[in-house]
Amino acid sequence: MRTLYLYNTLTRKKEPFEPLHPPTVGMYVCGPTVYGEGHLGHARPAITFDLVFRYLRHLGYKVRYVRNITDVGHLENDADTGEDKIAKKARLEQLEPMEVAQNYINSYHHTMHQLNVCDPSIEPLASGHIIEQIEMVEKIIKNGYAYLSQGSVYFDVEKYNSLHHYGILSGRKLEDLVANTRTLEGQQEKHNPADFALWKKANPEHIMRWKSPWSEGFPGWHMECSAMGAKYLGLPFDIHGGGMDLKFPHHESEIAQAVAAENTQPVKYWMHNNMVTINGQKMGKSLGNFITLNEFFTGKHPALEMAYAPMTIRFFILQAHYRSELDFSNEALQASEKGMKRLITALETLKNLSPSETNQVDVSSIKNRFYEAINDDFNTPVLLAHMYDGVRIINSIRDGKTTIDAENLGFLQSLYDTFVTEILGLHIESIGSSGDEKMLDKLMQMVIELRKEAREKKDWNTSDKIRDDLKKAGIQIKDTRDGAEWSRL
RNA sequence: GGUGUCAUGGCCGAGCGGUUAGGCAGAGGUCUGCAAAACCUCGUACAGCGGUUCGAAUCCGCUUGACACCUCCA
Repeated sequence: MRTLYLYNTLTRKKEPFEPLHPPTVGMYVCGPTVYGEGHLGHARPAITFDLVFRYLRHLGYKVRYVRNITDVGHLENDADTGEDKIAKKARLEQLEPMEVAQNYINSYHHTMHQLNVCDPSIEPLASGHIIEQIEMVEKIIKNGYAYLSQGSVYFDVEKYNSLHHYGILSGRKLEDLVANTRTLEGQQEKHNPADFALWKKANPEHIMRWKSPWSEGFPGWHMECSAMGAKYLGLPFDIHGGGMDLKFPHHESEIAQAVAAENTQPVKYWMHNNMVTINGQKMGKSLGNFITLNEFFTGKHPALEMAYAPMTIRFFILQAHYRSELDFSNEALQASEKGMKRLITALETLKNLSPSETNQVDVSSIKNRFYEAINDDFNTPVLLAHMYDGVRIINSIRDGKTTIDAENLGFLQSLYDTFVTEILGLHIESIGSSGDEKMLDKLMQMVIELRKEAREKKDWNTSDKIRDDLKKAGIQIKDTRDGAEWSRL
């Protein structure tokens, strides 16, 4: 097994992964802002970093995975008042802000579980870490990188840039930034248009507000991740992940805040997943072109030709490299579903294979190719391609055209099990072993037996009626050489 | 305008100088009472124009087109 290489946005190249404090690994990923239903775009980072989490654990690391929930502090762009996103939604729905957040948090969790995304080790709320954020702002002020202006605290980007490089992550220059800044509320309070808020004084109508040394208000856009990352992982920590759209200004500012407060680069490896697009355009909240995950699962959206199972969505995302754009289409999703089914079918075949005395399968070379692919910056498309090559071998063994001995068969079985279930996190529900499933299988064996008797008497009417009626009930009968099998449609 | 990324066969999607990516669709076949499913075989693509090289999808330049970020966004 070779070294894991991952692409570091900060250095713009693939680097061998060497944790700061082996065998532990600290990973922080930007989670959702809970003011709306989770959509396909949210599934991408969740699944991408779920894969990272799973694989690092597979490699034997003890991983602390922190994925925050943003429930305060982000400004609404179309609202002149600069009011809090959560607060605005709350007013619209006549609910408590915390109630809105809780509602979407629950929904997000449910959806993530359906996608078989592991729970992070810690899932901190921004609203639960106001004190930590205030303390960090105080440090930044004390170190001379921030100033107070009419109750709000702003980060002094120019000052920072004179000593460090503001733009180190996104490749920007301060001069370029200054020239292009929109006018927004509070702009006149800033010394420099590129400065950003660390603490914002709340307007009177603002519902979500906390006391601070400077004013009653709320923390700035980028404070929560800096504060919570530092609190739970310590600075510096190993991996910080998130969507590419967060590179600037969010992650850039996180770096600046950490350097200003603690005089250290906060993160060793920055990882960014690319966007999901629809008709070539980013699927996003603000563009209003998003399809929620629940809509995918139920098929209830005009753009969807059918419902797509959570595992289909997961497989679809895994079929593209995380740093490539991924374009949504019904055709692509259906292709994923069929492809995944073929893989799962082969997995079932693999379980029931019988060994020979001789062996023609080089399992260790298959294994090497699997690891080579995933070690190359989590190249899941290539990994899946290798897995399909293995499918052909598995089928060939079943057909008696290739032989495998008991030892190699065992290796192959555990290799596929490890990669499919443990690393890729594909959950094979249809063969679940719950009580209901077992009962259903016994029932089906009985029905199949009855049908077999009918077929032996060449009673095709009965035989076909059973098959057709089962189909109406959502069960597919397949007549194979070794007798009939059933599966859900 | 600035900073980046990308253009691959009908669709999706790898590829990082020389050998088959892979999946879906399509075609042919095996199996079968019929059907469905499953399995096997098959495509020779790389935006355009130059250049470097024995050799380029892969490196360099130009052109065209697309996308992301620069404003909350995964």
